[in-house]
Amino acid sequence: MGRAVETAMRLFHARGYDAVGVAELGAAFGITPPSFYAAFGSKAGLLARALQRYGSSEANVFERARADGGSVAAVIDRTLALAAHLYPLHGGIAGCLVMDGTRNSTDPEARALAQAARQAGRDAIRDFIVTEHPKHAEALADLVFIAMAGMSAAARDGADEASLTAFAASIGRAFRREARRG
Amino acid sequence: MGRAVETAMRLFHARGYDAVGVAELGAAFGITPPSFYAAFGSKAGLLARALQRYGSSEANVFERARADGGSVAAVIDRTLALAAHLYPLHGGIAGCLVMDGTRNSTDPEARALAQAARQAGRDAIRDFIVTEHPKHAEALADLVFIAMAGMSAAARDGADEASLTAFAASIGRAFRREARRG
DNA sequence: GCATTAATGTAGTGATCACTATATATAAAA
DNA sequence: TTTTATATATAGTGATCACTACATTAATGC
Repeated sequence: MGRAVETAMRLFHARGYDAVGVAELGAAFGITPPSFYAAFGSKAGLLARALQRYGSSEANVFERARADGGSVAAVIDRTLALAAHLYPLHGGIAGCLVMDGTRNSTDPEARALAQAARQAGRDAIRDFIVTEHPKHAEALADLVFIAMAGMSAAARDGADEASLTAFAASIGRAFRREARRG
Repeated sequence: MGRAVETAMRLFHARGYDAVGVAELGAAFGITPPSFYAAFGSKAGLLARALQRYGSSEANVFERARADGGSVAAVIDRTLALAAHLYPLHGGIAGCLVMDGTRNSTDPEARALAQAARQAGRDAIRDFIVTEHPKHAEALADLVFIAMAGMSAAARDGADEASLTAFAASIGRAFRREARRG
């Protein structure tokens, strides 16, 4: 079952939530639709599990960067660098599942699940930044988070690691300068 | 017919290409499917027209900013500021049609059309930047374009004008600093 | 061995998808 | 008037969507 969630995570990530059907998911797991609904309740229920798995995987670049310690600026630098390394197309998968997995989905439940995951991710970054930069935490969190949204979108549109890494470095420098601003 | 293309442009922009069906488009124009196909050839044919219209509308923030003249940095500042003003949700429409209108679409033709429009937009920005900053034109174009992709995504996820304007200003300052870098 | 419960597959629910064959109505040409 | 050409609507193509009613099989309890 853990393998099934991981498979679903990859399929949703690669092609987007709406583009992957329940029949295809079941076939990938080796189960038929009734077993699918017994196990996950609904397609959105499986997405919830997949998003959870994603957040506790190496795809959570902020948590990985924070684990190595250092100043806020250093952690943000590593977060952006990890995203630039992870986001380009590898094995049919590009960008960030949380950022883009339900973009343009017709299912309100799926969109709400991803929105909640995004909110949690942004809040974690803001709560970390506020420890050193209490006055500018919101604006600095927006700088990082909107930049990462752009990196995810660009990666899904074919951007390579070199371009994203250069962009990440520019945003890292911008972060330090904005943090110094009165 | 011009009205029809504009209506389609708004629908594709608001909900994404795949989420708007041919039947709904026809109903919005007051025509039935056979007339739809006589007029546009295919759903993707209508998207091509809608993208063209979008590019020659006020939504083309770079062309609007360039029309007012000034230095490259000043034009980039205005481009980003216009995007920050235009992208937040208004009348059910948020972000940029070119950036996000075909995100996660299952139709390769639709994705290719939007990709071509993005490429044209990025090339226009790069060709403008190169006139003052020939050494860093590619990296600077990436900085602006990836930032705008992030603004579009953030707007579609509910970001307000104040947040996007603050982000745009930060990127504008980053642009000036990166342009000065050896 | 037999009865009961749980899990699974077959098949199908109605809905919507992009797209089209065909018939009808209208308008222009003879 | 009669013929020809154009435009439109009706209706339906097969496919796929998330989801489920039902039948069948497998496993359990006694």
